[in-house]
Amino acid sequence: MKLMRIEDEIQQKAFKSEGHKAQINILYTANYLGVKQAAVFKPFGITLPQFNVLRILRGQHPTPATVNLLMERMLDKTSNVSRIMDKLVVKGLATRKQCPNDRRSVDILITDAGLELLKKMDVAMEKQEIGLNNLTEKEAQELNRLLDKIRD
Amino acid sequence: MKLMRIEDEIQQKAFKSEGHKAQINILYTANYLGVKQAAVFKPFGITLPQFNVLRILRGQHPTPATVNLLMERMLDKTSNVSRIMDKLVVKGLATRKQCPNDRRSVDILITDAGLELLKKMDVAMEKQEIGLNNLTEKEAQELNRLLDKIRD
DNA sequence: GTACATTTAATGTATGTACATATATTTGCA
DNA sequence: TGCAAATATATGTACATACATTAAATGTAC
Repeated sequence: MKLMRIEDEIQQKAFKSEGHKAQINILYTANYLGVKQAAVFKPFGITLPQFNVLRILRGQHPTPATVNLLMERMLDKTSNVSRIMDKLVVKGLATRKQCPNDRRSVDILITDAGLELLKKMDVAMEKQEIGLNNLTEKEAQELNRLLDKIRD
Repeated sequence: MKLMRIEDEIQQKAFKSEGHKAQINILYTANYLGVKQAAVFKPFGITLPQFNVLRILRGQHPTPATVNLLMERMLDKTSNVSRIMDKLVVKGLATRKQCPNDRRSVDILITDAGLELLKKMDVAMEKQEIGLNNLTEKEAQELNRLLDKIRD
């Protein structure tokens, strides 16, 4: 498969600037990666936000997390953790109960089923090599530097 | 404001590799840019997908477009153009009528109101300088090269 | 020219985001 | 103590994505 430059992919010839082109390119590439990632998740009946929440819960385990902590750690700061939790609880991958110290909070824990699911997914994702294999180590570093600089 | 590296932003220390880090970084940066862009759009009562459809319609104008053509040109290939069109028609920014040559298709046109809205938004977006101003021309070029390579 | 496949768009359902608001609990301060 | 402000989470609504299905029109093969 031939390398497709962004202007070929979206059939737009004229960008105002390289910066403008890069902006479109980032959105486009993020979507490309998201689609690839969703395909890996689908057999496990889980979505990317749900997976992210589960990973954070595993990181805390066996200490309970709160909605607040999950919100802070999520990539998408405005994602609605309450409703993502609804799904995880229904699937039996996490539990939610009122925190005894502060009854406004909820103690959230990953279940054994959740831990097992993550373990299976780890293996699957290793095999899938979802990483950015096309880039050399140096290129990946440079990409990270440039992306960090954009958000400065 | 200090430069925040991706590992600081999401409070995750250990990435498996630079490529893995770059992957998270792309998703994170895309979201960052999306939030900035949405803020620009909000005063005009329009969303990013709606804006993208309108721009394509302007590019075709006065030739009508079809749902198919819009799908092909959209950044997000799986976006549901039918329902985005619903919103644009309600707002009076585009029209939709059966194509006489092929009655399965619909001829979609941007209205004068749609053209005026885009003109106003062009001005606003120039002022906002939503582009990636932090990067030099060379850096933006390099970023585009790396992103294109990821999708190779 | 009828039967079957393909194309084009719309619709249904589950999930998630964005944003405002609501509800319960705790904290702080007069 | 009592009451307002702050905090933690949940809910409501509009919009969008992801994916499957449907419906109508058109193309094609016999």
